[in-house]
Amino acid sequence: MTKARSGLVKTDKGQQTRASILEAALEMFREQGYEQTTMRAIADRAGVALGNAYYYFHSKEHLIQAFYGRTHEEHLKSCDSLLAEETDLKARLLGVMRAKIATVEPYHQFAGKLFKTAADPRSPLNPFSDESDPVRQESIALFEAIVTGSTTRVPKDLMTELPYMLWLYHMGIILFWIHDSSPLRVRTHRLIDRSIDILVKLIGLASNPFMRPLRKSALRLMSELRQDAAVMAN
Amino acid sequence: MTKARSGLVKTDKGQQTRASILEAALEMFREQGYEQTTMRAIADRAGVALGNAYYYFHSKEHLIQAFYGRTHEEHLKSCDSLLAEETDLKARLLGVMRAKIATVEPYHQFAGKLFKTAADPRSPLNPFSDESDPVRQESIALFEAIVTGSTTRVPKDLMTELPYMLWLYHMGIILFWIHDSSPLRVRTHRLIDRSIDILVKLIGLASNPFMRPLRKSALRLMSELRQDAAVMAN
DNA sequence: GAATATTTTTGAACTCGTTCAAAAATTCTC
DNA sequence: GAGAATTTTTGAACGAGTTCAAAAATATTC
Repeated sequence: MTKARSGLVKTDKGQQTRASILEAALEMFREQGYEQTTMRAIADRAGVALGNAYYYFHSKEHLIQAFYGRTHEEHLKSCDSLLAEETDLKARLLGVMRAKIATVEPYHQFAGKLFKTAADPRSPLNPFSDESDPVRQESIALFEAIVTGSTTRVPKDLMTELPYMLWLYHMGIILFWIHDSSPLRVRTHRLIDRSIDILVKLIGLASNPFMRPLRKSALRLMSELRQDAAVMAN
Repeated sequence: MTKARSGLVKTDKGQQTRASILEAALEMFREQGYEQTTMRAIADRAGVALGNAYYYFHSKEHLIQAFYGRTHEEHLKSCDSLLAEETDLKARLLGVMRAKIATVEPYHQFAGKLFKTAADPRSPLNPFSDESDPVRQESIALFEAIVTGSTTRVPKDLMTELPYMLWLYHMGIILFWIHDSSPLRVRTHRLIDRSIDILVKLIGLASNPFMRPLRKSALRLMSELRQDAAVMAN
């Protein structure tokens, strides 16, 4: 599952220690949130010394990245059957987005901090950063699969950018969800329902030959934006 | 200018102390960045004790808010003449956005941290929070003025949401700018040029009677989103 | 203008993330 | 299996944001 990055884990015992620190951290994050949980408490619960936690995780923020990868895996798993069976684009998008929220829900409180650090341009957790590249690529691939596996036909030029655009859209939803404190997250679900409806209509509209010029310039902007994002993240 | 919030400043002397702390802070932020600048150093330069800085600013983050208000004022000022003379919507938008970047440029490094803390749902700096409301309202009003002062006619229903949408757009540009490390911020300027071009075309498109149904549902979503944002920020 | 109330200022103390040199445990080499 | 090399673990120490009770300065009341 969670690979040991950095050449710091050479031993079975090491793996085990690392795992128990991560486990302790995620538990406590869930129970009392990110800020309330101190590194000392994590080390305590894991039964190691403070410094040991820093041997395996360079900083408290780095513990977040583990969480990131883990929920992504879970999300993928929970989308599997839907994507195999359903062929309607709208239904596929809806299903994937709902699954995403469900996966991530236990960490709602903690997610605020996640986003906070992720927003820092210099943070390795920044979704545009090199360190995040693997998860991001997988995530974009997921959105590509959503479209290609559907019955909806999309012009080729749009198709090259659409997955990335959907990924951005999905990030926007997450951002909204983070701020959403409504019971059962009804607001987020309503937003998902309505925005996907519009999104699908827009995809239809943009596919219209009549829209070609506007579509072209928007796509060019999009592609440049994407490149820029890549460069900026070093 | 910067009003003294909280009932903590009752005296002229108090005002003065507060101002010198803020001045010291902004100077040092500009010179060495946000993280490098310690509260102790700020207090030192302002010639007061550490605790005194906390008497006027609840936290280091709160110093950011002052910066926020200040640059907003500067931006308004530098837009004045343009908005009085120019009547073409595209030119007005371009001018305002370029002025925004220019105003904010001296703080580019520091802005990363600004955004970081602003992204936290529980931070008072969150652009959707109550504490940010005054600046946000003024900012949205600016975008309203851009449109109403132009020769472009916009359907009434769209007009009620357009200023907020433009404000959101402008936040997106700022986010890009924060991440932009290109020389002279050329990428950001290119993004502004291109996106405003598309934006104006989209406004034209959305104003087409043919687009009414889609426009209506998008606007309804937008208005709910805005209300939600208001509620979420407590 | 003395007594009282309020506002401002102080600095020591606390917390928590982080670092690091040294100790302990483990693995490798012969 | 002894000794060397490597990996893991420890805990004390440091830095910086923050808190707070008490002192100092200032304003108000009579």
